Amino acid sequence: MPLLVVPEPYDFALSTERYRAFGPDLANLWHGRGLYRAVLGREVRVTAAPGGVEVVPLNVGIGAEVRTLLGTTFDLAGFEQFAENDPVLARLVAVLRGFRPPINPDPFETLVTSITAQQVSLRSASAVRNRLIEAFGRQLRIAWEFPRAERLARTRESDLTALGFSQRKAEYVLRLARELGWKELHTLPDEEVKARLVQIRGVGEWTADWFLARHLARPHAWPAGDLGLVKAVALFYFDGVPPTTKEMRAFGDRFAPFENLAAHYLLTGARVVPAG
DNA sequence: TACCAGGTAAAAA
DNA sequence: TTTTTACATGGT
Repeated sequence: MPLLVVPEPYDFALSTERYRAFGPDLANLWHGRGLYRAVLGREVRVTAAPGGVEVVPLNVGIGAEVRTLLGTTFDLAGFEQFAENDPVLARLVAVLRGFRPPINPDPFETLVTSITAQQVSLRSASAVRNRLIEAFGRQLRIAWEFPRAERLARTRESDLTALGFSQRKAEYVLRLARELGWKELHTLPDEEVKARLVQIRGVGEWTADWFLARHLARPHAWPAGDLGLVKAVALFYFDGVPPTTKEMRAFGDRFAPFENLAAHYLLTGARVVPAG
């Protein structure tokens, strides 16, 4: 069996919950019991298996990509130990045992996904993004390959506004597709990555933070301005009263050096852990 | 029907 | 420097 070993504990279904929580994502599509996605240009199916996941097809290159995809670089054991000092996190790591945030291996997809999600509900963003994928992506057997920058670089703003993009966002995505300034950032430290990303029109601090968190898997990433994270922090720590952005930024420090994992556990916890 | 939803840039104060 | 405004769709 094409098994890919993932460090225990690992709960595949729980870890991929966000691909189902806001409607289907055609580029990361849950179908039957598995997640389907383009990896190195080929459609790959990932399903839960004892000791890790089953990956079909599987070769060395695909295996390495899927490991990244599954967030295996996160120090979950260290985080679980760290969480013992925080009653909220202690409960979350117990209830969400085996949750690893999935990583998006494609920087362009990560940025475009964030841009579509700016200011609107994730369901609305998902609907618009799926139309973009169907219009300019490549259909595989089950899922779709997310549109490449080179393809979108040849489109016009009106092509995107016809899909439900605002004129502003259509402009952002086309400039991003043509500039390619977002490539080769992975060697730089967090603050340098952010400084460069926010130079790109349409990329603010929130989008840059999610790029650090969900593409580069940086341990310290903490999207302080994220509305979902604000609500989760309010729910678990402030009796439902949302902290200000300044308070959110300071609050992230208590989770160092596990801000990214803490953010993901809080967000997922707010969705799947009963209040209390 | 309104109003809100995992922001951003540019204008106005 | 800080506050306000426009933005387009989907769900309730």
